[in-house]
Amino acid sequence: MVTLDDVARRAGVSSATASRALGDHPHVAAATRARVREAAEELDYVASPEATRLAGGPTGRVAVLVPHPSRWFFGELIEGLEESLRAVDLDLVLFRVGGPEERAAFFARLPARRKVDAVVVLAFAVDEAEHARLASLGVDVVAAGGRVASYPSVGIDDHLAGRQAMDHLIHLGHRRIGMIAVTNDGELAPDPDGRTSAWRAALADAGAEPDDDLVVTVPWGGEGGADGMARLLGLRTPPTAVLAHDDETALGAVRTLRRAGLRVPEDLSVIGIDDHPVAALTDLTTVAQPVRAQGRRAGELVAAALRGELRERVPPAELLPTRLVLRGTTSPPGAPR
Amino acid sequence: MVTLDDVARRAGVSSATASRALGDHPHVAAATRARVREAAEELDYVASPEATRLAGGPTGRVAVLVPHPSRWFFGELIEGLEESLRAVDLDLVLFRVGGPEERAAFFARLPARRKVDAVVVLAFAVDEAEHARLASLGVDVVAAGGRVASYPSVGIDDHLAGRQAMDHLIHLGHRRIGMIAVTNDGELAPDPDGRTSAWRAALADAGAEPDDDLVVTVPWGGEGGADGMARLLGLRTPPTAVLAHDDETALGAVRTLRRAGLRVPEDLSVIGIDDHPVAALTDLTTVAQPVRAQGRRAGELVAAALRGELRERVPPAELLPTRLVLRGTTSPPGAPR
DNA sequence: ACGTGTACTGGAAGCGCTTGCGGTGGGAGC
DNA sequence: GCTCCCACCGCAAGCGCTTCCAGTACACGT
Repeated sequence: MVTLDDVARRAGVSSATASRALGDHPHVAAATRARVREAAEELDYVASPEATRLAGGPTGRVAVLVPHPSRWFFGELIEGLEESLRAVDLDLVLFRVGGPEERAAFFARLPARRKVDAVVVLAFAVDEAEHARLASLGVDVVAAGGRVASYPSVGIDDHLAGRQAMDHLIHLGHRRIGMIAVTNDGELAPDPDGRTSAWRAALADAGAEPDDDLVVTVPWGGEGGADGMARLLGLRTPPTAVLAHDDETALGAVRTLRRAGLRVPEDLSVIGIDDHPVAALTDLTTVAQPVRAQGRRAGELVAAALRGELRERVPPAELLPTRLVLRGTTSPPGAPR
Repeated sequence: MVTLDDVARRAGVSSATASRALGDHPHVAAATRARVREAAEELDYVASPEATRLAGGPTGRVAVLVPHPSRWFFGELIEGLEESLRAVDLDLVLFRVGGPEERAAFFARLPARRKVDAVVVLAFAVDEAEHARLASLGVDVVAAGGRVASYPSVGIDDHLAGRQAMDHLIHLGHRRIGMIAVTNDGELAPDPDGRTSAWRAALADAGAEPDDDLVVTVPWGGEGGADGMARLLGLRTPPTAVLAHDDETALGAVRTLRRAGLRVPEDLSVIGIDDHPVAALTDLTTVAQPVRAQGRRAGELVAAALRGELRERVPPAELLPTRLVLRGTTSPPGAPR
């Protein structure tokens, strides 16, 4: 195994100088730095992260807390994050904090303790106690995919996204619009009110009285969406259009409609949020959000935090733009069959 | 920060003894061991992983090489893997090796060097040169989601899965069956011939001449599937059923059919492989494979390898069972409309 | 020509843990 | 009762790096 001493020897300097040269410290002659760099290159040197860390350096690792790696949304986030972390030579260590038990286990044991320089929280709300535990790690924390007050974060404006979807439906002429909201592992989404409040506000602005019977809350996922739609169909006066919390939920809703013999969008319009790849395949109208970009940006925030640039104050949440994507699951109410 | 010395002092022994006591080494009196344990407990002691490793222990980390974290298949694999690695207290470090450049970059720089105890390769074929580079890491390697000869691996029998799908179509009475094969980043899937060879074998066994015009190869994904289907529809005699490499490809095929005004399954049957969650939402007939279990099992293999149990010989590839899932996109050919 | 900086560089002390080696004491064997 | 053994335990040497504290060598200013 090639060590720093090997590099130093080859460059004809002490290991102290070699360390400084490689670490971009000041007070190292440019020529020396170059020589050391070259030696390191030639020997294919890689610092031992353990030794570096033991001696007081950073670990070069960042922990990513993700509820459900297998879901598209998180996968995209992870992919973007890895991309920008890799660019600054940081390794991504994954920690699943899915169900309540796993989550509790993580915060109780803090397996990331003493192992990372920063933590990225993906799309879940951190409560008071958890916030304290995270703080006990003594590292920077960044949130992505959902706002968490008190941390630098990247996300979308959920209210605006919901509003874009609602305004589209309202513009088409719908006034009796249903909303399928979701819970995650029994918890509300990070921005619990965002999309639902958009539903309410849009209706109010259109002069329609928001009818709370039209809001159903289901567990996240296609089956939940299917269920939610069934509940809406069971109302005395079902809606003529439905805003689903996300595309997968929307797809579930569409399945229920089809099974009930109803046509989409002729009999009932459905719109989702996300622009999941299957939305394009199933011709689902939706509001697109740039998920991978959120991940990428979060990685950049981590890098900035590690450079100490975010030390002064928590910067305001960064909100990336969303946009309506018109496809085939929405049309004016009572459209000709 | 509480160190081993603190624990030792409190227990009234030397740090050497404390280390041995905590590490379950022999030659430590039971009473002493208990006293040290208690002291550690009281002080809420956690060994510094860096120091432990520096002093000769393992890193407690495993690298996972994944082409596309955002795709369902890989996400599931990662989720299962994380689960079983966490169980044995191993951390998962993610490395993306998506496109050709990223992949080349990874193998050229080997960012995982000196950082992990083992490497897990997710669903991609490792060529000769890459195999050599991986070997230069000097760590155990395990493959999941696709067989890579020369490494312990977990996966499914692609030929069998394809065969299950084909046999279903043939049993329904189809004889002119199309196949949509895929490439990944320009490369063939890990088991390039598995599913396609099943198509060929099944037809031959059914006494139907496999017509190579009926096999189209497209880039992975829904759009690829849509495209492939279009090509099949352009044949002088289109197939009456289609086997898609996977569910997402199948969904793309279905979209093309719908847009062409054809009904599924009345006019044309479609079957996929995977049992992706959207398959249930879109009523797609498919062959289910246990993806998360593959990830979990891969984690167990890693643990076994680290215990030195796989040192002797590479165990044969483990193949997990697949099963046909009947839904609404397949029916006998020329079924009554 | 001499003092005073300034810019680099080297020596050496750890960081917290594991482990080889040597030392100690009490029990078994005679 | 006296070896001899062996179970236990402590000492100290690292593991590979960072960084404080000096030390060296010039370049200036006067």
